[in-house]
Amino acid sequence: MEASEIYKCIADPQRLRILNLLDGGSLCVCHLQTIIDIPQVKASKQLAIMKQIGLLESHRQGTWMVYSLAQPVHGLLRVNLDYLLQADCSECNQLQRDLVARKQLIQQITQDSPDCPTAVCAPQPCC
Amino acid sequence: MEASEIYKCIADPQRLRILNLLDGGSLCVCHLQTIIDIPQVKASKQLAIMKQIGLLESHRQGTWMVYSLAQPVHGLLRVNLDYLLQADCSECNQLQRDLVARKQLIQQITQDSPDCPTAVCAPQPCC
DNA sequence: ACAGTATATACTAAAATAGGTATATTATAG
DNA sequence: CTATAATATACCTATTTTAGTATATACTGT
Repeated sequence: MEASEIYKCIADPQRLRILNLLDGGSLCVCHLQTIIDIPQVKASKQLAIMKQIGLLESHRQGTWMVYSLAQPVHGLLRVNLDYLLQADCSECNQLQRDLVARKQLIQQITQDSPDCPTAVCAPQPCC
Repeated sequence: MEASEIYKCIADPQRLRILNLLDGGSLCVCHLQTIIDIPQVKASKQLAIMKQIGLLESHRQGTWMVYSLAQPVHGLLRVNLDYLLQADCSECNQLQRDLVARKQLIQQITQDSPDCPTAVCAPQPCC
């Protein structure tokens, strides 16, 4: 995986937000759509781009596709996610807000649908 | 300066090489051309892009334009240059080779033209 | 087999980026 | 004032990236 490929990914604010969200644990496409507020087709395409270069992995869970960061997380991505989360800039603040939104969404899912598949929000079991 | 602007800069291998070279000290356009082996117009354009968003500064020294990293170096850039220099990937190795080439070029200039302006290769005085 | 949900892909139009040639600008040397 | 060197800009073309609509696929429940 070339450094420039990774940079091209995180140079797009939406892709960066996705990577940051998945760094908090796996999510399915619909969760990402909800939190980032993008149309389904766009989420799906961005995910495909990052999966293609090997940053993401996915597995099917019923009708859902659960995406996660490919392990181990590439050092260059690790360094940047860590930096941005502790930095103070408009894009950085967005990443922090996204993690809060992620937490809330997971809580909500846990309450509303106690029957939803276990692996969806691993490693933080949500339902 | 937005994070995504910085990422767009370093997502281009040539721009990344320029930033890395300038991190070693100021250089004029012709030096960058020589080391990276790109046409003048391209070097000039890449530099203009990075100057525009505030990553670079420049000052004139006779007919030469001397470029340097804007100080203080943006934390996000700092983190990435540091990471790439100690990492092992094809692009990272190129950055290391560039620094060697830079050193050699500066030595050569020092020998060949002892009358060339002092500030050109600051902070490592070359001539 | 059928309907519904979640996701992916194909296709197309629009926008942004890159690359090259020619020309302009700025400064120096004579 | 002229010629030359270094650099910047304008302009055009080619390529890549983005965005949207429509359609296809995969799975589930009935």
